[in-house]
Amino acid sequence: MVTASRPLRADAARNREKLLAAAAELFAERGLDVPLEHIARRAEVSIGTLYKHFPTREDFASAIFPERLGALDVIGEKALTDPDPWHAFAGYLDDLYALQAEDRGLNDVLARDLPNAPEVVSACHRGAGHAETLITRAVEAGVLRADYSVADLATLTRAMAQVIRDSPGEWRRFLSIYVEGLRAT
Amino acid sequence: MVTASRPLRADAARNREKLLAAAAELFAERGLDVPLEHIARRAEVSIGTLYKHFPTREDFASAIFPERLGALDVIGEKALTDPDPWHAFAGYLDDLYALQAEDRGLNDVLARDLPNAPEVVSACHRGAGHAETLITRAVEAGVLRADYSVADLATLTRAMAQVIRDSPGEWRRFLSIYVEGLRAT
DNA sequence: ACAGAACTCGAGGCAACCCTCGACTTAGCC
DNA sequence: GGCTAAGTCGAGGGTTGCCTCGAGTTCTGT
Repeated sequence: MVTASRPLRADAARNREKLLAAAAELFAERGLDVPLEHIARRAEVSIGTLYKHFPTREDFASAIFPERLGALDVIGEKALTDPDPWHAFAGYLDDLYALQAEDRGLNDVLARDLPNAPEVVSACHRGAGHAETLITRAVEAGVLRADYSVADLATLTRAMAQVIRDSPGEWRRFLSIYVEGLRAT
Repeated sequence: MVTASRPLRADAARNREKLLAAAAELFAERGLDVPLEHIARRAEVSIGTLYKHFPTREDFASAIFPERLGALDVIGEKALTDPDPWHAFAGYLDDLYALQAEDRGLNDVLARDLPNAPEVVSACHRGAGHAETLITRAVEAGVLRADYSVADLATLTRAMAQVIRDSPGEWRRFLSIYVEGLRAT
């Protein structure tokens, strides 16, 4: 049921934008679990208004992250143009976690399920598609261990989320050790 | 100031034991952050009594984990008797994380600081000492990459804590990939 | 300029968890 | 058995965060 809802009133549209901006900032700074009251305060809007526009936290996530997850497509496609399958794969991982390291909210999004934010989920799926291709290419070129899978990448992503949170200066070193372990023997 | 406090009254001693047992169970099942009320309930003791015996959560940790961390010494010493430096080191990691995987509370303890539980901290330091020796041995034998350090192991431990929480069936595979990346080139 | 729909506001109820304190109970010594 | 220090109890106050709803305000079409 595609209800073509009529446009928002001008003041409401303005508030919606203020809320989105505040949420985007606070998610990036403090993570997905920042209290909704803080978002309302930063947006200079009451908590009731916040709930009017975004009844759940997932509604914020749905409005904010799909766009940001577009970056996954960008780095995926960039990697696919790299002729060296190993370099493409390793570079993809580096870009991916650099993205995570910059945005605490994105880090959280990639590390947990958001069952009620289908657009977020599907953006992640698209990302996984790229990753799958990169993995297959590298395996077929004989440079990546043959049993590697997207599931392993999901595990890695959650581990990296933790490393990034705890020791933001160490993630690249940690990743490079892991990646070294992935070369085909 | 070593106050040789007089022995507890019999009923108090009994309650203390019940609290410890309940806390040990619940920490292992649910992690370090289990509500103190739950511990009191499982111990069949009131919340006030709980606070009488253990004024802070760290007091529980201090009473429970140092003993359990003795296992670190055991696996450390076991590894030191292994004549193959690589096998010793890799086996140590496997034993360590197997321990973590069995006890959610221990997993939490090893993944965060507990500044107010000095005995826990010092048990961890002892463990780190063993690890240091194993690392040095393996580096000198030329089987472990020369720049590896205990600090890297701390990072790994926090990453493993996360992997164990999220996907308890995957940690061994994840670890083996990482460890593969650690071999000297 | 007015009516009415759309929107905003924030006090306040709910829930989880923390911790305290004073009234009651009991173990253990005489 | 009785006294008292030691121990137990749990109601209740504090905090943080979630969410609702009815009264008040403002936008907008006519």
